[in-house]
Amino acid sequence: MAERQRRKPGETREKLMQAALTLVGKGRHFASLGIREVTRQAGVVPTSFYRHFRNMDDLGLQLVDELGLVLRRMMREARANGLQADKLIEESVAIFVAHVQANRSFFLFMAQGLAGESRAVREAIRGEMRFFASELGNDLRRLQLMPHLNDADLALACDLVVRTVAFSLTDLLGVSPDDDYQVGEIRRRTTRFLQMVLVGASHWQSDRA
Amino acid sequence: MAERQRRKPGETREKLMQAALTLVGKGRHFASLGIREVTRQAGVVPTSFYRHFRNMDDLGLQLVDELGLVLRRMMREARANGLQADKLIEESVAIFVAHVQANRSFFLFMAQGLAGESRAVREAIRGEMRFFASELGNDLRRLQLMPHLNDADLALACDLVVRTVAFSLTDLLGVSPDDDYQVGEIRRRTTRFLQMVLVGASHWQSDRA
DNA sequence: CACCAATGTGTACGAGTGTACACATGAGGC
DNA sequence: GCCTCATGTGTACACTCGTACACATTGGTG
Repeated sequence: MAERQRRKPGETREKLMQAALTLVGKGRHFASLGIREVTRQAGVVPTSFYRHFRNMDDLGLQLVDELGLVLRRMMREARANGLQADKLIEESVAIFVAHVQANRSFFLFMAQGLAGESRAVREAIRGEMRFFASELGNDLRRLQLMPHLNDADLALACDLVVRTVAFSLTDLLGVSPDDDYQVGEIRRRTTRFLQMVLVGASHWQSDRA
Repeated sequence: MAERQRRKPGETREKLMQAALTLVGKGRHFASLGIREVTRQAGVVPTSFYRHFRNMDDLGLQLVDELGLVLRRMMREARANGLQADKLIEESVAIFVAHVQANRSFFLFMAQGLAGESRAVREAIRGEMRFFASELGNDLRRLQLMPHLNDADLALACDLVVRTVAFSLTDLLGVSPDDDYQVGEIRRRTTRFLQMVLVGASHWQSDRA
């Protein structure tokens, strides 16, 4: 009974989500997309939309879920990388940039959703960022970096790191993906931002009254 | 000849811009607004729109200009405030929060525009942020804080500060303006972020190889 | 004073929009 | 082998959209 739900992989559903991402990738804002527009891009009749989504917000929410998968894959790759601290930031940023370039539409959607129209989508994206920050905190704990920070201050620093990266995301999405010079510049700048944040974190508390 | 341009203060023009902000304040995304919708909200006939703006993007650009005024007023107030360093961050954040609350729709528009549909609006907002960061740099130089940083690193730190504040903006806009507890929490959190960034900046370079 | 340009209004039209409804089809469970 | 139900299609309707056009008003300039 319940297993029939997923008998067929819902091809049209995928096509609709992909169509929305494609349109976003072409420079449209998710909030300005219409049902007909998305179904047209997907090569599907408008009424099919309702078989899978209640409205555009619903589609947005389901996109956030898939976005989570992309982020998790990125974290896994970053963790599989080297552990020496001096190059850690630089390499993590490089991995981040590479994933953004490879999933541009997804990240475009994420950047738009942060200040988007739907409260549910906004909060879902924020939830993904929180998860990301907490995983980062676990890693830093495990690697024994920042051992002088208590849990709250470590979480604070991780949150700041994630925010900084998220803002760099909007820089990255603002330049052409082929413009290697600009992309490199953003990568270097982001790296220095993170270094500065981590210098702050490592001198934290000892500096406070 | 040229002076006749501003013979009358363009009342309808103001009404249209205000109407767009009102709709944004009601939770709509700027990218999803239409000409008819805005004129309806302004109590004006649709064709009047074209007397003042070529399209919605044009209106957006002119809104960014006014946003600049709001930001400049905010900076002036912050500068008019006390200069003792220990409370400086805390008070500046408080002024920022107060201005956001007082001009919620404007800042909502700004947050949306950062990842918005129009490249021109995106870049105009980024330009405002750059200006803000450079003014901050001037102030820090003048106040002799961070004297050990060269110009490039000072600019880097200021950029990071502005980004952090801009991200807090989206936090602030996500909660009800009447929810004093949440607003206060964001204010405290932002303050600590900035403290951490400035601790990083003040230990910068001495830590680098 | 006459005039002109800027500004606002009313009407109109073709295209696009969300969604309701009835129908087709094909795969699983009985 | 039938029946059912999830999925996809076609048609239809009422509404909104952007924008073109002709017209009214009005304040400053010659």
